[in-house]
Amino acid sequence: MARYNPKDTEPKWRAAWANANTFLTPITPDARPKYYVLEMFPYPSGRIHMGHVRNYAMGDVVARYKRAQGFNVLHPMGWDAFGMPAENAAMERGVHPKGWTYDNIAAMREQLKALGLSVDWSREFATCDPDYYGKQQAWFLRLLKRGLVYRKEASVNWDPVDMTVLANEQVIDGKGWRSGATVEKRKLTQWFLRITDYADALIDGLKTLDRWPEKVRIMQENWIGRSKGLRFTFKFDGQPPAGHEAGLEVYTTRPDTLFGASFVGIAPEHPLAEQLAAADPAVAAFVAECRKGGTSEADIEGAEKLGRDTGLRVVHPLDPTQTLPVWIANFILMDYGTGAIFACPAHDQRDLDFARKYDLPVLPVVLPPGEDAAGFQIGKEAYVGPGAIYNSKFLDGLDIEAAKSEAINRIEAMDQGQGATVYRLRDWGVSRQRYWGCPIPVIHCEACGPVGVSEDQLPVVLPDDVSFDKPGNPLLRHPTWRHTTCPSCGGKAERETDTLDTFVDSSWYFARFTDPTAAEPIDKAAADHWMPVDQYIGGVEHAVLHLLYARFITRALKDEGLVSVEEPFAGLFTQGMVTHEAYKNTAGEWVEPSDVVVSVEGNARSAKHATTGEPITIGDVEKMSKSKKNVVAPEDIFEAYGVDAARLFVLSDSPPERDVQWTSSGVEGSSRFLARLWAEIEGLEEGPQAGSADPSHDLELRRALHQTIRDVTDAVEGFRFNVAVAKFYSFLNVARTMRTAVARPVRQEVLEQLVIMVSPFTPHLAEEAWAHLGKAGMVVDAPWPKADPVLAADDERVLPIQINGKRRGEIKVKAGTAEAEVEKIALADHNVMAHLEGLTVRKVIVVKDRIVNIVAG
RNA sequence: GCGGAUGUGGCGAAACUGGUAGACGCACCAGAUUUAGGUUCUGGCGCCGAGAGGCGUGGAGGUUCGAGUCCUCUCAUCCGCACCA
Repeated sequence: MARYNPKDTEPKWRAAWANANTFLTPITPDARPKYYVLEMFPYPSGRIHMGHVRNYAMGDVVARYKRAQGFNVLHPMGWDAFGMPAENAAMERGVHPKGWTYDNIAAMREQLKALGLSVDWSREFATCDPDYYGKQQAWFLRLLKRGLVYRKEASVNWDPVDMTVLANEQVIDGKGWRSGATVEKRKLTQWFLRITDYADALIDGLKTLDRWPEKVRIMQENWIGRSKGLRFTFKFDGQPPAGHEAGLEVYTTRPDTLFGASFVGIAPEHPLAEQLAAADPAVAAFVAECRKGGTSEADIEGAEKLGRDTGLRVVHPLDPTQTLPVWIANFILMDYGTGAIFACPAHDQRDLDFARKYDLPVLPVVLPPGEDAAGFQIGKEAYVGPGAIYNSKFLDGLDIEAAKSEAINRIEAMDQGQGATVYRLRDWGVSRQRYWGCPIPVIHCEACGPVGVSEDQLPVVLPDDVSFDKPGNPLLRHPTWRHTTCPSCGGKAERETDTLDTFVDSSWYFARFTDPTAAEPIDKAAADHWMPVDQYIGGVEHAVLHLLYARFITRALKDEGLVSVEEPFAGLFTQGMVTHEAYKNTAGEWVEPSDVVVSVEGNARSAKHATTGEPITIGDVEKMSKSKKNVVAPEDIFEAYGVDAARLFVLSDSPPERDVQWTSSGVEGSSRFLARLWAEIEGLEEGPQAGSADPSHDLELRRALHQTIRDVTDAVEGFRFNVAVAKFYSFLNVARTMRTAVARPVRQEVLEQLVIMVSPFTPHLAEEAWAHLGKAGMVVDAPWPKADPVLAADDERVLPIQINGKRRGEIKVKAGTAEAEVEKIALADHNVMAHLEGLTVRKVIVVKDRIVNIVAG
């Protein structure tokens, strides 16, 4: 009997699936209910890593399981193929981004195919295919006509290393998300998508996403950051500064505290501040001082509140006898609200810090419950809790909410402002000064301004003849590409040389998959049938960026009539990373796992270098990364253990949403399981062949099988793949111990069912086993087994007996035995009687089929 | 600071609506097979204790016949956001 050899069988079954077109999902759907499974498509970096293996293994389990459950499954694959690394490769190695990208795709396609995924490769596309980005240009132009795309000069986040603009979402701690370089502010004319038009819809839509992780919904809600308040204007006291005759507009969420106002603050970048700075060098120096503070965490945390009195005064809108000073303050953000505030130090910590520093008045106007109006004072902490309004004329006595409404009503009646909702979210800047991206299909005409390319001229194709010898955008220095004629007047004009942010590419690919060759960007009938994606799987790192953009674009395309759904992803699962121990040598250099030998003594582990023998320090378990050299290459694992063992291991051990630590002993364990399962199938001829001496053994094995079917089905449905795997192991242990006690037909029957259940996890071995068991067809087409609840139920129960909450024995009873009967048996048990000696039984609690607890004293 | 999550053996982890804590795997220990190593097989394996027994789910309280699970407080670690008016 030979050990199972994946090297022979795995390629054979992949070929068999391909030849039978097993995973082809015809464009015309059939009568089965649909199920759309999608993993976030990969960036073609060159080779797959263990994170990919885990991600696609999970998706494949879902896809194959749903298929076995009778669904018509759509499970496509493509490539998020535009982006900076291709240009970096071009600059570093002199290759063309296009060639580099398609070479990488070819290599990674082979690696992914080697995983044995149930993917419909006929629908494959890359976002850098002109066929794809041409359709993207088509809908971009339709959104342009709708007014959802616009151009404006804006202060943008400029990444000085990648030499391009970044969206807010792409700036992390003041650094570029990809380059890690500190981001600068620059003024540039840019294309924007009006995502803020959808701010409410995007927040409210989160409530419908009940199959999304709570965490991701909260992150998106916070990112959009909706707040309700009042926008109103302060009139200047005396002569207003030139250009500000209308007054100074501020935004507040606490109009109820208006009577506690002690000053008005404006951001250093506020137009009024800039105007004053232009006229007064001292103000200019102060504004410059404010700018110096960095945007890093440490800077903000330690940032001292800085302010400067402008000398200007404004009139309190609700009490004309009162005037307030106008300060420039460094803690006020220009890009939130109006860049100006009124400060109520008693009830806002930042305002309080500022007021204390500059000795400005602090007047409490919210009285906490139980406090005395005469005695209540504000110390170092602003009071932000509930209470009754006081010191506030006509607002006195109201609670906070009532006072807010009343204040808004008064201001609105005076026509000095109105209730307003403000968002943290800002419009999405999509212009990138890059070559390797989707060209923005717009032509700039001196006479007509920016004009959309006419639809029959699409796609606007990237030119191939570009050079990367200089930094910056090669499209800008291409000799001919940009020169064209205006679609509107026919005069000389120039093409837009900016390309679209690659997050645009990934904001609709899932809809294109439903019919990737459609003439329209999205085939309505196909999308209506398949959308939304029933189960989307990917990393949490996209919780805001990609997942928010995709939700926005889907809604925009819905309003344009291209799709019918509002939400693209009905179910979302965010999987954990694959981690590994990191190793360092005595010189403090990272060492690759393959060069390290770990030995164990008792509970202590130590390591040395495999060839030099020098001591190695075992470091933390961290995400696999090239810089720490703690990477295990999937292809090495496939070579050593087979694809099935690698797939099984990344799904074992840890819950899918948590990180899983890669260990070589772990994958060996998975490999051992496969060998044992195979041995069991090959060893069917062992044990009784027909008819068992004791049919109760047959029943016992069948019972274990049906309990396993029940438990595995529940686990897969609940995305608890690690539990499903544990149930396989358990059942195989039972089957192995009962091998010689159970007749062959029954063993054959239970193994067939087991093989169907493991097939989503280890599909190659499952096919080989299916064939070996003499079954017709392929296991991939076998229906998922159904647990028989009668069979799965134990007919005998072992009930623990507790005395005063401590376990003192157990009794065996038939399932369903009445409580009174159980009590009698329990009290008659000699173990129990021994423990009860000298005690009086006060009460007996019997939980049917579970437990007996005797209270005695 | 705000928001969220997680703390269970040497390790990764199981545990349905409160009902035998530690399934399953790894590591380890003993034995068998093997010329040997590896493989494979059998058994053991929370901690203390010779045993009876006692103690055990980050910590402290509480509710309950009974708490990993419910409540209050608290500590630690991780993730997200970060002067958002």
